[in-house]
Amino acid sequence: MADQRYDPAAIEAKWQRVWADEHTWEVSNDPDERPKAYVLEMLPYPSGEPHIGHLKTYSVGDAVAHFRRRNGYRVLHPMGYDAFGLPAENHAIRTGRHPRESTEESIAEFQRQFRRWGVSIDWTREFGTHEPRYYRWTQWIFLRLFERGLAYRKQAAVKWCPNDQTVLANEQVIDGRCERCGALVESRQLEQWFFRITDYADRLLDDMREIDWPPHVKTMQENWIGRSEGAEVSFRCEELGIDFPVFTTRPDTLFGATFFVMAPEHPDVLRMRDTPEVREYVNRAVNEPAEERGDEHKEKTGVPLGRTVTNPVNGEEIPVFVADYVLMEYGTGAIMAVPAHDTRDHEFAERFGLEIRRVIEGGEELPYTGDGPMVSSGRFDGMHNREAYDAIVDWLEADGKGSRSVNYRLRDWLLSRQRYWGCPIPIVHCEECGLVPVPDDQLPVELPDVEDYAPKGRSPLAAAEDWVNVDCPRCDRPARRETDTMDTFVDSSWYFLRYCDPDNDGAPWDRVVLGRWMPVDQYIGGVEHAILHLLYARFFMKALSDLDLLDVTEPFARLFTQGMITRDGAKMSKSKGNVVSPSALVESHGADTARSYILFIGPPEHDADWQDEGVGGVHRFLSRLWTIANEVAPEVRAPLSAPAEATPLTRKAHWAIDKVTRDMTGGRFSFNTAIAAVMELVNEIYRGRGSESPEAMRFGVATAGSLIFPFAPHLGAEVYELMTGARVWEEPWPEADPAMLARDEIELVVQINGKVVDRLRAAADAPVEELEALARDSKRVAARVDGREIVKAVVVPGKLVNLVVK
RNA sequence: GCCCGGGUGGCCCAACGGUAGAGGCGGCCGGCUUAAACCCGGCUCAAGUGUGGGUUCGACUCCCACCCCGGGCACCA
Repeated sequence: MADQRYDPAAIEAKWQRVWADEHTWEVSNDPDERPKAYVLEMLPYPSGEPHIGHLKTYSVGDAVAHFRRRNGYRVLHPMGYDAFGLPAENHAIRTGRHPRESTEESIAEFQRQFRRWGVSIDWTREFGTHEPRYYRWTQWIFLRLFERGLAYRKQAAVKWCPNDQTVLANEQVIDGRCERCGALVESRQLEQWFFRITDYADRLLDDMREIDWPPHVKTMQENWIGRSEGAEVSFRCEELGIDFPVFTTRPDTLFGATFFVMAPEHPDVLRMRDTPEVREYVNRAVNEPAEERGDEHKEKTGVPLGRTVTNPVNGEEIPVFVADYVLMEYGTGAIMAVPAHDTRDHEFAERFGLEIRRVIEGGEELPYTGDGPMVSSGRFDGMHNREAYDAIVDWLEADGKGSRSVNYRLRDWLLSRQRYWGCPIPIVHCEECGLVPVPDDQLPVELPDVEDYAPKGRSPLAAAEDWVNVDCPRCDRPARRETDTMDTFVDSSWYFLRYCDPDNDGAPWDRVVLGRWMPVDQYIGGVEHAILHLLYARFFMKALSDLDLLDVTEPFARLFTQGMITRDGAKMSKSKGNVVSPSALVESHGADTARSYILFIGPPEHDADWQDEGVGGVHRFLSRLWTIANEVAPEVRAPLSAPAEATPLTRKAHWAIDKVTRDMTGGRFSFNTAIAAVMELVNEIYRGRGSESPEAMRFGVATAGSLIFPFAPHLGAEVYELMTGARVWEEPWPEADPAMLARDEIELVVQINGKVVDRLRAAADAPVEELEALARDSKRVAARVDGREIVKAVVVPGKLVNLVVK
């Protein structure tokens, strides 16, 4: 036995069979004494085969799941697939294969590999979001939101990807480009479906207090929501009799407003002045790609409209311009310009030779955006601007010229897509009745097969005549189905609810069952979803709880965001040829090595650079554990009990238990140092060969197996079985004996002025005076002190003595 | 520009304000071997923690300023 080699493939197959045959990781929804823990990794988009990032996600998640189980929790750890989406559809366009075929092929491959990795999943709860049994309920939820006006249609300037031929949500536009394909995004006026996420802006902000998420993710969401407080103030154009409200965060600078600017898209621009020059400017601005328009370094442009509006605080007539640095989507689409105290307005004023009037003192140069006393502001002169802020708003409110107001950067979520491979929107357009929801008992509205997936600016579904033409559910007259499909982020905004009750045919979930599992206790995934998915899912929970459909308002109580795995310092990509394939790695070294290495590489929340040589080190470590386990395996396997005798090995084992436990407790994910601790234990086991008793060896090896189990479950199970005959996952997590952690004797470090000069042996419980005396008596100290005076001694019991010498 | 992370031996990475070095890689020596690889044992090695200040008996750790790398946001009034 002992001269055989560590054969991960055989060991891993053995235990995977046991777990599958015995349904080890399945949990029931019945009430249970144990506390629950819902551990979830972000659901994968199945395309081709899993990549190294998936391996990392599931290695982290599975370690958490195993650790929780052995600490007495009833753990829900399910799996599914985010199966709708553009890549499968684009593939279909190229090859003519139905996206369902290629998607399900990928799902089969993902499932095969996840099983091969030995991830402890309850597979009975698995589904893909493209399956009618799932998206039936996505549609059902859509209809509930529709009924409450939280899903609605409106005409708006929307982001259009000319390459994918579909609209995009704001969140899917990065630097003016399509998040998916990188094409420059255009602006189009279209009627589209939206979710009213802006109604929830404040709650999305406030409720972040309740959740344990990395601060930077919270900050990113805060920035995205972009709440700003200010005032809405009306400027009136007397000539035309139009009031123009503007939003400002700086009502204290109202007296410094020397001109007024409207966005090119503002509906009243041509009413103000309709000339070829204005028309041309507006057209050019509207058609400019978002990336160029949004470039703040671009020189300011604009056209005077030859009209004035009245500044309500001082009655001044100020000139009006149209300029593209003002955005229609934010605030009211028009601004008061205060060039002395706003950098953008200042730039514009310089360019057009407009008056720049300082109204707040401070700073050497203009524009000055800081605080200070007010000047040139009528009766507010001399007041500090922070006070003037409120005084001016109060005054405007009293006069009916303005009011306090809050604006958000967040826009409503545009959810319709002019694409095929997505969840159909369950609405019928009837000329008589308007928008008519498909009755619940006719759900799901199944995605029909079509001949041609190619996008043509309208959904490919529009060509499915038999499907599109229906009778209106309300009046029975001929009507047409909605042909847009939903953004796939809708699918992933509630999938974690369905895992709780996946086979429910009468409802998306049973509320009582949901209450037994939700919220997700530990959510794990990439930081790239910090805004999109995580914000949308939070919105869904709040909306659904407002509809009295569930009892949670935050889906993910604790979030862990993992860092990226790079190679040669660069993101892995096929074009760079630096891709590490998990399947090849598992093939060559086994799943335990692959999983352990990816956790050992560094703190999992950080990015880490892949080193091929490092894999060998971890494999060697696991191999050494297996080898020694076979060497010391007892003839008769008996339950494990900790030897009472303190030896170097038994002490080390208890130390490792303590270290690994601390590294995984209290939200810590220090798997790298936990694995290093088990490595130390294994090294100690090898050192103990010949000197340690068989019982100490058995305890050391069994402990190593037990501790490595969350990271290398197959080997952990194997080693533990060899030592004890028992199943390690049924064993409680080990507890370190404090007595074994304590030392009788310590090394006392002696410092002079903070520098180490000697190391002495001392009793661990020696009193402070004795330690100080020991230090003073040291020969090395005497040599260093050399007659100088010891003015002070700082004693840290059990550690060191620092003598301060002058 | 603003906001987050991060800079420690040749490399990846550890260190409640208390001995800078746990673990791994790489390297070296020895054992095993006809030999090499694997494996086992040992070891060395080196840097003083990005820079400059400060607080402290004592700073990788706390504070200030700055540099470099990575990420996020950014014409949002």
